[in-house]
Amino acid sequence: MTDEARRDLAAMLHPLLRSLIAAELPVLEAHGISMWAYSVLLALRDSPVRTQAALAEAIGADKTRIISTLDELQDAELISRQQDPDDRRVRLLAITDAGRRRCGAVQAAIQSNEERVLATLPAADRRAFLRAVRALSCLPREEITGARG
Amino acid sequence: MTDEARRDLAAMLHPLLRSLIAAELPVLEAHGISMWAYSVLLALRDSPVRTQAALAEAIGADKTRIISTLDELQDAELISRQQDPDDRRVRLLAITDAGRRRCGAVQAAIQSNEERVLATLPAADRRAFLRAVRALSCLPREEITGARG
DNA sequence: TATTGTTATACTCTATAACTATA
DNA sequence: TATAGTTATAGAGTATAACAATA
Repeated sequence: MTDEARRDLAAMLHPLLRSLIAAELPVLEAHGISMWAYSVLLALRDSPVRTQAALAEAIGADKTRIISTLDELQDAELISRQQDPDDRRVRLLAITDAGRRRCGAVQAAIQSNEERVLATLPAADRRAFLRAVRALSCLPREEITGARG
Repeated sequence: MTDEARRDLAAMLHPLLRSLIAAELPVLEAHGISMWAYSVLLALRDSPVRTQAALAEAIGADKTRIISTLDELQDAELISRQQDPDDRRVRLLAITDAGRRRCGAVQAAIQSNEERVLATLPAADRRAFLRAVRALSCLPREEITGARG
């Protein structure tokens, strides 16, 4: 290998992610939503999904785990949730204007902090880092786990 | 800002780390140790610590959380754990030769898989990515959370 | 009978607080 | 009284399975 000896990638990413999450929590609390709720808003804003099951899969959660989150978001009128007339088993989900605003406000605050952290890197490394993270985070899980397929 | 609009860093790192951990689990199971045990072995190998409390802090765990792990590692003779004659409250911890071998075998397997994943990146991006991850993972948590201090 | 969403149950993890033995 | 290690308890989070409505 051309890279020098190194610690495990996962072992380095773990504390970094934990710190980034610790930075997010007060922001989320200030805006009155949970991490799961924020995750749901982002997913509904960026890539509309039809069913709750599809949404759960999109954010890597169990379908039973997001129900209370959806209840809260609906109560707060940050999402709409209507029975599909074409298939009355399905609840059609959509982010509302208020949800879009809330999501944007939270994201702006979170990204502002992340910019501050990323600013500690040299500009070229920062760009390459973000390129790499985007590329790696798009890989299907099986490609990372090396699952036979 | 000079970087184009982007998703949250944490939101991208989260599924990536989950997949990396999913890739580690079968390796750890094949070698008969848990994630916490591996974490302990790495810590004892790379930066010897004196007390259990210091070890716990080094790996970001609670001191009560690693005790069963230490019990298992000691039973498997992968670590030694002796009462300090100078302060009999303290248990002196050290990795054994067997522990070092086990740790090395696990790390080789994990890093081999990570190399395969990293190989999907252009060489220059890969190097910059690893530099950036090393730098960011070394930042003190307060610098990432922006805690007043 | 298969599927969507929901609820209920059990299980795992984690955090907190007590306890012991030393100092 | 303070500290290192341990154990016990309780709480949060998660997964599994059962359930109701609809297809």
